[in-house]
Amino acid sequence: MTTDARANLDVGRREILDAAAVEFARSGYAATTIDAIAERMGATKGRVYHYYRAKSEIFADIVSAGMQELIDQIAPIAASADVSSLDRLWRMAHHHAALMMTRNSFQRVAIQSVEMVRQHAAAPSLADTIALRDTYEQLFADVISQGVADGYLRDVDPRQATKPVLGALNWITVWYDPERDSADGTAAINGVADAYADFVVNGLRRIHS
Amino acid sequence: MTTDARANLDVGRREILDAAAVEFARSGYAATTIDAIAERMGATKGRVYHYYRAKSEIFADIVSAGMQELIDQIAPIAASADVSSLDRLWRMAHHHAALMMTRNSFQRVAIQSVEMVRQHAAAPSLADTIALRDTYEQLFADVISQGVADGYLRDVDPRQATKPVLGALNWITVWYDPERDSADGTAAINGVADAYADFVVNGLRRIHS
DNA sequence: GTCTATATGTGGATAGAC
DNA sequence: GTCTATCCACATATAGAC
Repeated sequence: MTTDARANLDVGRREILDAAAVEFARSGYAATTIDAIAERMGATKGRVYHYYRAKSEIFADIVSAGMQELIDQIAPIAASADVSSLDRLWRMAHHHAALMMTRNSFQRVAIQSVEMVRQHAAAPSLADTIALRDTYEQLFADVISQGVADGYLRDVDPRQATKPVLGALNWITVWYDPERDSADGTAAINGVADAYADFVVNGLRRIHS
Repeated sequence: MTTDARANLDVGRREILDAAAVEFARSGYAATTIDAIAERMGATKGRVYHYYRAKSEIFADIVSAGMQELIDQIAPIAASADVSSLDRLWRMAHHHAALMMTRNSFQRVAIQSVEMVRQHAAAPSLADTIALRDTYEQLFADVISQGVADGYLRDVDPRQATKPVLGALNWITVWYDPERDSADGTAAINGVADAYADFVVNGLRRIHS
């Protein structure tokens, strides 16, 4: 395959992923039809099946892209050496919250995949994404671990503590409606992210009384 | 209809709800078949359709039961006059967390319904449950409002503040596996509920620094 | 590379025997 | 009241024309 052919393949696939992410996010995996994805692209089934062999592969690629997006953007924050562990945790939470809104479709699908993996049912090509999610959660666990060591946070189990933290943040995808709340703009998104970052950091913080 | 006939109807339905809750919780609405529900009961489709006209009605009844269970058990805690607003919030969170584990099937289905309502897709008979959920969230909003007035909590918007609180707690249904974690017993469930109640209350608490 | 058929499987719902 | 048998709609995936 030439470089050009591969590039064309990627372009064709990306268009499908963008359309499918919106449909999956809106209707869930089972209720989303290939016809609906094609219609959103202004095409028909034939085009979709030219680039993808199966619906499950489209879904898996969206989940993978969503998780990679999280890792790529949060890992640098987790690694910033000149910022305290407490502030790093706050900034990680803030940016994660913002991504739940600005990249709502892909992130909603990534959340749906958690359920699908749990239901060992339709989780054939989702195997790779489990490792990605584990890597991502470890970024938070490591910073929380450091926060405990630094005396900022209560003496919690780092790995357990990521659950309520990411649970609260991921829940944004449940109530956030990109169409209804699109008028809000970046200022409102930033305000919500502020409130959530405050909430999860304070939730783990050592109490001075 | 005689009183006996009504009682028999209820018994027949309850058996279906219990079996269906497990299946819906495990596989989701779309992926759950009436055959699977019947098989879990040691019966066939015919029995299910004798008591229910449609799959969607079974689902709606489970959601309704799950929500009612929450309201019935948390409302008294919210109303206990001799307990401080801060402690009431802690106890509400603690009991909510415990129910996510002890009544995992019904509560998982109730959570799934949030997505289904959002996806205006298959939400015909789910209309009633929206009001139940709103009532329930208001229990938390009222106590949070009181906690702000009492000076225990930061000056948050009570209705907005319920989102990260219930988000963190509801997320328990995502990772909790009743089969794998059944050996844990009530002690472990209580420990998890403690950690979650601490987390969400501290998340809103006024900082003394 | 994109389209229009179409083959095929599955599952909700119903009919009617017992 | 519970079963078996069946209808029928829908959606994934494929075949083949253009």
